[in-house]
Amino acid sequence: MEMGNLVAKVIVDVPAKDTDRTFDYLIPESMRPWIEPGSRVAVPFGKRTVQAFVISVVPAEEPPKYRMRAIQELLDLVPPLSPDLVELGKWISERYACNQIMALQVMIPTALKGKAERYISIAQQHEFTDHLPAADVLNYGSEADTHRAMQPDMRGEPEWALLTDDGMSDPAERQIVSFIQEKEQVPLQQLSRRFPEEAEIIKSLLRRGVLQESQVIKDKLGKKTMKAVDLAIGIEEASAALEQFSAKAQRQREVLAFLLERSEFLPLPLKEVMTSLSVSAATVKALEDKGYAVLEDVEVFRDPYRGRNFKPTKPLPLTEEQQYVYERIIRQLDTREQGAYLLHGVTGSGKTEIYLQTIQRCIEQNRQAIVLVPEIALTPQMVERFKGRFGDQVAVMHSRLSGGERYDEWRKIREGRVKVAIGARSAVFAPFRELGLIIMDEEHETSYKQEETPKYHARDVAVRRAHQHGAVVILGSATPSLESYYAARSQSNDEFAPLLLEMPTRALGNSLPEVHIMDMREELRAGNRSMFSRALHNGIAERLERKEQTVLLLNRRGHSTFVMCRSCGYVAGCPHCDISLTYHQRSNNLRCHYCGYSEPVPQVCPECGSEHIRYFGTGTQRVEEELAKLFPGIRVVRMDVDTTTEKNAHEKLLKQFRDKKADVLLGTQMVAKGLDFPDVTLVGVITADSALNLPDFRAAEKTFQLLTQVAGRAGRHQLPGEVFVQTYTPEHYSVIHASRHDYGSFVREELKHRRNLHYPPYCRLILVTFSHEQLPVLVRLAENYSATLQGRARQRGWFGNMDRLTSDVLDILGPVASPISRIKNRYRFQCMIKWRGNIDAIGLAQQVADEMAESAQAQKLLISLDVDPQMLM
DNA sequence: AGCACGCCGACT
DNA sequence: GTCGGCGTGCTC
Repeated sequence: MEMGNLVAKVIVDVPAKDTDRTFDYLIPESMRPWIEPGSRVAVPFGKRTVQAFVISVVPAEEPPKYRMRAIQELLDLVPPLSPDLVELGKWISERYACNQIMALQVMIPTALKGKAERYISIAQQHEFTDHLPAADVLNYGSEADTHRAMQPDMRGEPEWALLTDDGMSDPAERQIVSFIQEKEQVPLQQLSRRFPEEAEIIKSLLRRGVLQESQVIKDKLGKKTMKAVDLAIGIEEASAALEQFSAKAQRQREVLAFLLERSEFLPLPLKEVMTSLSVSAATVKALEDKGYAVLEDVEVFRDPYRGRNFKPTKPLPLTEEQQYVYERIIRQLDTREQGAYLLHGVTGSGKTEIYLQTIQRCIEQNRQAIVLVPEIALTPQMVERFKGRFGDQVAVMHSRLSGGERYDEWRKIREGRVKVAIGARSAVFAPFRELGLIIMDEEHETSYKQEETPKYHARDVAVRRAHQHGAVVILGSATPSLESYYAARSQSNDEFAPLLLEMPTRALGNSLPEVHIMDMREELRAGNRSMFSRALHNGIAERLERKEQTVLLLNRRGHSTFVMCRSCGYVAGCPHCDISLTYHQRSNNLRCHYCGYSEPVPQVCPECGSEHIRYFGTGTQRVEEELAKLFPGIRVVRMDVDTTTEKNAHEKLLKQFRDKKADVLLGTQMVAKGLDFPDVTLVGVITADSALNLPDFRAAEKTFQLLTQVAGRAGRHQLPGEVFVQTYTPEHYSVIHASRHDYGSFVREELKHRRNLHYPPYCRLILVTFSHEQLPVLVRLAENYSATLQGRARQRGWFGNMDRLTSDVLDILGPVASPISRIKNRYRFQCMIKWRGNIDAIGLAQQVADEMAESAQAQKLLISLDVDPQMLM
């Protein structure tokens, strides 16, 4: 027996609970120098070949406890993950209750998410005798045992060796074999397309060992695709087939009928078919095997990012305030020890210049920096500032990059060709080796929390990563989240608590704009039924006269367009989800953005037959119409989901406004962030309080943040600015404090509420969502979970009452129906866990969920945890 | 997630 | 009987 074998512990790319652990594989001699933690490899797993990540490399146990297979292939010469990212993945999986593979996968570009491709070739005799077993399995036991265990069909003399070409009786067999012989190796898909009727024969040839299958992991590069289903035969043919369909395959029949019904929309997304009919992918595949349907990859989306020239900029002289902050941060940077700062600076206080100069220092230390910005603020303006200062040392990770472009940017980082990465949430995983600085701009933004698994918060990941590297974190905001602010102020014994740095004045010395609150109830009483208060109306008129610019914000949550009948009030809803359908202009149809269901726009109301069907969207269109009526000739740039879906639309519209080709910029939330136009002297918020009535404990905070941000858009340069905020609740503290630019008072008042109602930052939350096809079963199981968890918590001595002043508390509320009570024909209930103290609440919540999923009665129950949820709706 | 195995209901 | 759909279990 050979000594000193090495074994790789890997996490395989199979996102299931059973496989969420390491599996051991032998490292072939030739790969030894290359395999390290973070390597991406292809391994045989059961009957398949799957992608896997190496977690660690250890000496083989002697004697071995079980049969072990070998790594098949090394997929990258440079590991896509570093050891610290592997460790970070483990942390994320525990912190956010997800599979390890999900946590690892989210760190690398999707271009590297390899899938096995299956090839068929002629079996070579010598491969049976030496190649296969030797490469695949290290023989701990007897050779015969291994053969039997590994290749049950290939043991002994291969049958085909007894056959000559002439010995093959079936002409189809000969045809297939010679087809493959010509090309040496044929993708399985291609083969079955060439011989659609001969699936059985191919299977038989494989079984008899004449043909052999190999699987190779192929990266998907470039294009983003999705699986779609199409009819493989003509419509008449399909209709005929439907008539005489085997009664046994009821599900497949349904799928075929569905495809016919929607033949004008073919190919249909596989997901849509699956959810619409509640069938599995296997059913569709069976239909494909029978030759009625085909599954194909359809390109979804592509958007090239073009290189541009950037004006070089030099460091600006710092104000005294900035200088203090700058020095404080670089002192920490120079210690090369982990540190965190909450930089609270009013809009226009010059936070970006602090970022730029601290990055400069970081680069001089030969370390790298990550800059995180909210996706919506990742505008050309922002990129330009960093590219201007650091040139081609900057990589940009933009959501609109195509897969290939994103991959290129990512490679620049991994290969050390750039020093700075700027991007949204996922840029926190930029694979730098020596991180010195992580900056998170607008740290209060909810988009830093990923809503899909893994549901991580980039802020917490950033702090954790900085800790690994001895790096500094800067959290910057004019309106810090209450969580961050509270942590900084209380300077609790939390070692990661940030230090508060304040910049209360604007860098250019101009004052913050004056904010006027307009009580819209009073307007109504005075007979003004327009959507503009008299003061805002006058303000716009003045700006037009003075050739200055105006920004108008329509604060409406939920930026989707739905269809409603004006006669009876019918709203087009998804038949599988408890939600209204969204109108899509491009395809002129209605879609459900939860399950992908789509249908054509109805011409008449399906309920009452009326023709008064109307689209209701963000309402910006109505504001635009009203403006045109009130100010003939006014030039308006409208920015909302309807006008920004096209490529680079964002950029074009903003350029139009900056070049003063428009008087008014009208839009939703997206106009509030980070924009900086010198001639904007008026900002109007048309409905300030539409978010206040939402059932979300952060409603006041969000309103305050939005109003403060948008007010900061006015008068940033020489010209003084003015802000009009229209509201129906002028007495609300979030409106009042925002109008006075008084963050401190707002926070004091808001913290009081949070403390009384037991909400963060005075506790932490875990949202547990249950889903099941049957409502009564769901309710019973959810109640069972709630009771079990509360019981376990008590056993551990964690109090169940938040009012108790003890530190270790876990309280579980609910279950109640989720705000969206049904998605994809599954009912949804949820529980809210509130907890605080030095307890493993996440671990326990996860453990109870796992136990329930295992119990037989809970078979089809799905439980999902959202740790520190942002969206409670 | 796949992919095999095995049970059980509709058909020649 | 047997074909094939659909539940159950396993993957170093």
